[in-house]
Amino acid sequence: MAKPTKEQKRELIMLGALRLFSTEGFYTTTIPDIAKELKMSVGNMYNYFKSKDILAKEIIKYISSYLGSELRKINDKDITSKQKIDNIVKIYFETALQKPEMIEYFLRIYLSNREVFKDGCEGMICVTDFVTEIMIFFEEGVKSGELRDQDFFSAFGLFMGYLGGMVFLHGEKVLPEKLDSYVDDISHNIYQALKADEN
Amino acid sequence: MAKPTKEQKRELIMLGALRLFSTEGFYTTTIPDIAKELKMSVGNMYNYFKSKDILAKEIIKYISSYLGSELRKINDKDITSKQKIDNIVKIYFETALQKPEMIEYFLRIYLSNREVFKDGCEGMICVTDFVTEIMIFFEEGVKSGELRDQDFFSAFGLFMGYLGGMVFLHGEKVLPEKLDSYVDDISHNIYQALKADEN
Amino acid sequence: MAKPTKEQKRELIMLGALRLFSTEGFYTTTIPDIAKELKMSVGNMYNYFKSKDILAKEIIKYISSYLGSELRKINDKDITSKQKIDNIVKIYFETALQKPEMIEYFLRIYLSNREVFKDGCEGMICVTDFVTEIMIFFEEGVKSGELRDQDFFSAFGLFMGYLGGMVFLHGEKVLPEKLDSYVDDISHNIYQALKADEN
Amino acid sequence: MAKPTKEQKRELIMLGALRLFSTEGFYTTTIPDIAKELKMSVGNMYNYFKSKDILAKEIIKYISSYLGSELRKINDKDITSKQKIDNIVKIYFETALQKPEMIEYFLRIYLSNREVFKDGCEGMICVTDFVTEIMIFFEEGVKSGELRDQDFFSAFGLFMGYLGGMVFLHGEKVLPEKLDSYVDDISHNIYQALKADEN
DNA sequence: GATGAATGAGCTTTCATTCAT
DNA sequence: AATGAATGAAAGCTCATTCAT
Repeated sequence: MAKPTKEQKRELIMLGALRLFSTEGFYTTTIPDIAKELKMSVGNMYNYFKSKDILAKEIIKYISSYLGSELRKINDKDITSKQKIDNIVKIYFETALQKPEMIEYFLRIYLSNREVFKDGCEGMICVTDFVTEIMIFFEEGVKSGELRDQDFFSAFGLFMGYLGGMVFLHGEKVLPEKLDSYVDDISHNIYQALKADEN
Repeated sequence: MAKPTKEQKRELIMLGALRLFSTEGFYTTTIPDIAKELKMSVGNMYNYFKSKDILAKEIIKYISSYLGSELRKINDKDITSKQKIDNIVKIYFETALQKPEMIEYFLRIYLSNREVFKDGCEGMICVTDFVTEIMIFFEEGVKSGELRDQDFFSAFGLFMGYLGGMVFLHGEKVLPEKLDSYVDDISHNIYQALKADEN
Repeated sequence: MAKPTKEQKRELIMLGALRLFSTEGFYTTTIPDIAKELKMSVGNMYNYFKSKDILAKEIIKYISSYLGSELRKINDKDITSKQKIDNIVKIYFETALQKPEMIEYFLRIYLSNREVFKDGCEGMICVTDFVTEIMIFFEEGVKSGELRDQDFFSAFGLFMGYLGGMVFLHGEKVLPEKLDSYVDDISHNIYQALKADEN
Repeated sequence: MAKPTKEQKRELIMLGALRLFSTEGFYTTTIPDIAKELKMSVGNMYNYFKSKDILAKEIIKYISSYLGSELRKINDKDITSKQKIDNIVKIYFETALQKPEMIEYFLRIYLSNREVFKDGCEGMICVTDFVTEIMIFFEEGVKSGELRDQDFFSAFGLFMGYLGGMVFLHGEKVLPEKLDSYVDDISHNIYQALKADEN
């Protein structure tokens, strides 16, 4: 196996740290923990990321970029907004099941540890890739007349809060059914909430 | 002024700690910080709460009990489910504005630091007071035929995720409007999502 | 033996740290070293001094105050400037022999580690007690006509540089004679340098 | 431009390290800092100097040799001791102003970090070039009858301590006048201190 | 000679918790 | 109930030095 480039190694570190942060928490995961996970020395970690905080910020950008590109594929499809909602819910839950670290990191690390992301991720600047795609989805739906023209954040909060809430409940193991069995209900609820008023 | 009872002092400590945890974070708030806030000694704090984790768990129970009693008042009213949704959204946002620590604690401390609440607050047992009232609201709406009969968690996730998401966006200062100006939009969205199918 | 007050304990710590810093160097003395010397825990050290740098600054103030009070006694005597020079040289060398840490700290720690004393000890503000007494000695000598009226710093540099240099040579063990055997020569040299021109 | 020889490269490294050590301190300057300053790799640095300590020792020898050769020029002149004192003070201050790193290194790095120079620079063996010239100056002055015959170190301490002290005060920015404006005062003071007794 | 990733010991500092008073 | 000094494990981070390439 070829020696990874510095950039590839950075990504490996981010993935390892992502896994630990999302399962163990930011403050309860130590740099030695991460180093051990990656079978490298503590000192060498710092050749790739200057501090624990910087590592955390790079990870959220990485996730935002990944999720944004998934959403972009959906936005590029020639389908109705209703179908897009269905697609987005599906891909979100699929990600939550197959790469649970990503969604968990988003919900539990990024959204909750304000002090960590304060400098450098103000507002939503570390998650623009992702937010932008939701915005595009929404605005196109409004333009085509399929979605009601309401404040974007009101729609965004519904979308993200709802999906995040469900994944959270899933993570808490309080859902009686499997996560993906909720897709239809939820898509329906979201569509009902966002669709244009019937004449 | 009379010397507070032990129980009253416990409540004072919880309120002080709640304020600090929700504004500064759980791990970035130290026991000495809390002691100073309450003008008492570190050692004496431990006469009231045996550990920092236990304090955190007592606080979430306290909040759940408070919010539950607010919801109970709404549930007891003789109004439609649509009106109840409106009432709930209002009281939630009102709390977020007037006692922001409570909602912040719920969103940022309780939901995010799994490792802290793992032992003793599994599932939703530290927030039953609150969840129960949402459940009562929902089941009564279904029984009366006003709300569609769907999986409770699908509805609960919508409600809580949506409201939480909006308060989060508010906290991030990305909302262009004042939080309470979203009440109508959101209530409408939620009602559209939950109401029984027409005809 | 009675339990020392917090202030007395601070002084004990300063004396222990002074000894270690001056013999081992600032950067080569660690906080654990100091704690061990004082038979206390590392953590408790920080209950007395918030940082290693602050400890270093408090020590130089302590030394300046000590040496200043010794000089004050000489200044208060009703003797000639020539005799005062003799007294100062004596007390300086005596201190260098009996409390060598103090002079060593002054020369090797305070004067050399600018980055440590930069914030909080700018100019000579942490050694004013000491400098002030030298200034008083000099100005009184000038006023009485016994010393030549020259720039104070030119005289101060002579005094302090000369004495410091000798103690340094002593510390390097390159002096063929015992330190105190130089007192007369040096006092003479200083007096020759500072005395008013004959006419 | 021709590729520098190994010896020339060693000198370049010493000059770069000298600059950093004297402005930033020995312990606060890292090998990577020096490597970056010289636009070479860390590993390659070690092809020229086996350790940081060895580098520090080579630098003081280099400085001693440089200053020694400057003094030699003065010693070789056919002038009085009084004039030589004047010349030495001038060249010392001139160096302090034009190559401040050298004097700073001497005062703050070499004289203060005993532990670094302990092995290999005991006594004055790394600064003999310089000390020897001062010794020659002094002994010739005594032989010619112009200077009083006193212990060499008593005279040496005066000379070096005084000049070092003035440069130190200059570095601390507490001197009200420019450094070179003190030349006459200081030369005069030194001459008064060293000259043979009148009679 | 040259590179810079890698090592790992060791540093300063923090903090939940205990305990003598 | 109350105090706050004391503990000590562990955290984040640094850096002289090595070594494979």
